[in-house]
Amino acid sequence: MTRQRQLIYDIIMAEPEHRTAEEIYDLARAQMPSLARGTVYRNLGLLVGEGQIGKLEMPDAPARYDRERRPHPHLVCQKCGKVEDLTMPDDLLRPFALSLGEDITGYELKLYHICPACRKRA
Amino acid sequence: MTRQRQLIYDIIMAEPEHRTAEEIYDLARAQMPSLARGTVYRNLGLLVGEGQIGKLEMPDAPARYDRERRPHPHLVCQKCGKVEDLTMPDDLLRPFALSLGEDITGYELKLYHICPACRKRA
DNA sequence: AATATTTTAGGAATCAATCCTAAAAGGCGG
DNA sequence: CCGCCTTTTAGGATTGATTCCTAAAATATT
Repeated sequence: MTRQRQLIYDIIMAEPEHRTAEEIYDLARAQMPSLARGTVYRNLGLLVGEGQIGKLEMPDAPARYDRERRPHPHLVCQKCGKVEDLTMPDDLLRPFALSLGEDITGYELKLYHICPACRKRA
Repeated sequence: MTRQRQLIYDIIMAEPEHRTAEEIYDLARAQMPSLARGTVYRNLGLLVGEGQIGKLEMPDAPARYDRERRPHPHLVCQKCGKVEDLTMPDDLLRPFALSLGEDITGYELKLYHICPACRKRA
């Protein structure tokens, strides 16, 4: 594990925020100004591939990264894109997935709302 | 509604396939060779905005468009990206959404698998 | 038909993400 | 610590989906 990679990993693990690659790049460069954008993207990809972190594709917005790697639903603000982790009621989807008679390899559940901050702002 | 827009709309409504903008562009150009790519994207955006069609963001792949506009889950092949509509068991998510005590404005549920065609190919 | 409005074609521009290459950093046996 | 081999990086070019721009064309209005 290189210094660059450790730094990127630490930034993600430090807080529950679901940051974009660009945000991570900015935060990392505050500590390591020579860090290249490509290095951030490559290491994020590697970490996701190893299952160390999670990746969240966002509609019409850059992907966000998640320190919690177990699959879980997300609550997404439609205005500002802010993401919160949700706890899935025990196996809500399992029976549904099984009923399909298919090998479901994973799922992705997003619930959309307008977050309190954006609601106030409006 | 212009000829261009009608054509794009008809292509989406003609089949249950969830096509990408590029696929729609190609299909449309077979009938109207002067059609511009930008026109396809703009009209797709307008149709989505009006709620006439649905848009499905795909991980690491171009968005796909859906003639079924009521919210419903999707079964997505992780290899080829092919998408099928699923029927949600009556209100599976409603109690969960309500339990959040938030105004949930929408949801998105994708189940991933490897489609039969890709499984055979492997 | 003349004028005002909207939409289009075509191509340039944007933006997230990936790829390329030479240089730098890490191993590692000795 | 030293040379050799492999991996990773910096920096910038490139890609690919999508958006934006502008003059011309289509459409609607009068």
